[in-house]
Amino acid sequence: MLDIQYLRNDLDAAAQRLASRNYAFDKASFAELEAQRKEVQTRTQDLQAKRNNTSKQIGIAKSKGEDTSAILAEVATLGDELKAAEEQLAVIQSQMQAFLQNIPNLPHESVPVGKSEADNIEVRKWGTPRSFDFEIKDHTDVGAPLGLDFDTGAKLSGARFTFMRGQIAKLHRALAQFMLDTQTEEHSYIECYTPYMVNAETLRGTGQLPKFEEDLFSLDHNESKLYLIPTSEVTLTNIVRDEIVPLESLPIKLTAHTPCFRSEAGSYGKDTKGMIRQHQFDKVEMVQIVHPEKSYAALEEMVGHAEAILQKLRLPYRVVSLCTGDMGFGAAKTYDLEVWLPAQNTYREISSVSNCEAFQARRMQARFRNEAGKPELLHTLNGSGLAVGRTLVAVLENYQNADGSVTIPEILRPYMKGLEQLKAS
RNA sequence: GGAGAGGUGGCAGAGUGGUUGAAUGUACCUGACUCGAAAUCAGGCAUACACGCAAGUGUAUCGAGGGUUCGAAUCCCUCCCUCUCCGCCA
Repeated sequence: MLDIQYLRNDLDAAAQRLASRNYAFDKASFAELEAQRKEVQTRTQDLQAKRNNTSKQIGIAKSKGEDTSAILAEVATLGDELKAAEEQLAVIQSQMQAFLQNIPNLPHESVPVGKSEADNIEVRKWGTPRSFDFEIKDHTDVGAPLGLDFDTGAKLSGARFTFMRGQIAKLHRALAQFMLDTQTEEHSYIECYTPYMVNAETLRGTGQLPKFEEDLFSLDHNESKLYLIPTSEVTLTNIVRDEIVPLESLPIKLTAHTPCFRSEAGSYGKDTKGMIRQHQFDKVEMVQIVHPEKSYAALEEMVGHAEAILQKLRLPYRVVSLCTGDMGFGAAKTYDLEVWLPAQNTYREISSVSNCEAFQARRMQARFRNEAGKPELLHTLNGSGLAVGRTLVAVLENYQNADGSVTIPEILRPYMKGLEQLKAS
């Protein structure tokens, strides 16, 4: 959510910055709503003040044993008028709230301006794609003999679900363990275990609701509705919702390995083959909750924490700075890490690291007590470190051998009881 | 699932319709005393929002929402959460 004061004071600048990310800010509606709000709120508060004042006088008069019928007659009509004003104000405020909740974050000035993915800027590349002296297979063909089974996934649940058995299931687990160990032991994140189902309030906090309900899976349980988390950014970030944390506790660095559930509405026909785009996938997430002045330093640091995983796995990748048109709803700046997939002969997203500045914090009312002792909004950042399923894809494709086996990256071998290769049994 | 108890400021804890945003204690901040500290004394100490150039004024908030009333922390209804006991259960 944006700062409404900023919108009031600098409407044109805000609209212009939002236009760069393909968001058409409706200035006329906002101005109209704001004018109504001002009039009705002022009137409501005046009426409330009058009521409070009168009631107080009745109290005083009664305690003195005086007659109050004159004052009572005077306020007889006040009630209806006040009630009408309050109701009108509530309607306007919820309209304003809905309006604000649907505005995306302002892009940071360093973000390249662009319309789509094609305008993203490559920041750096790491590693050299391996050259193969045999006909390479994609991960579905490499994985099938090793226990990667989409047919069974489809039988149990439908399209976009995977079933893994044997060594490949174990490799998947090894990847997650390795990532979690690296983020906790080398980058000092605190390991967390979080709920996989959350309420609507939590999703509003990080910005998935109200705008992106169709991307989520939900469950009806008795009277209450819960949603499956689309990422543990949701649970890790919301721990500070409605909190004022002490300055000394910053930065808060959290990580968790959780499944993520996404309906992938609107991506029909995209990546239908294989496990690139699934309804359920595992991810190791990093979240930092920081002092506003430190958030851009933290962003760079977190990109490094995600890169460390790919480097240790010796997987070639590139770092991309997303342009204004390609960034997610809550992000002020985002870097994507794209891993080399030889079968697709291209780099594919495997991690996304974003600084949301105060966008989520304002929705969550997540604050810290600043140097002056005053509450101030925090900045929140999140990033994948990494998406486990896609990392498995990258390992299968990059480490495949002519005989159909897959070499296990050295860093993972301790997690595989020293096993060096995956082979069909 | 059944029975009961409870949710008030950072914490503890008063408050069952009227000058209550809320006693008191504690924590914290400032000042006095002191060489300094402790103790003691005095004062301060919630958040959000609106109007205003500002000083300031006002509004809202006692788990959440609704109701009764001129007036609700206090009465009524619904919901949420926590705790205790019983049952079931990984």
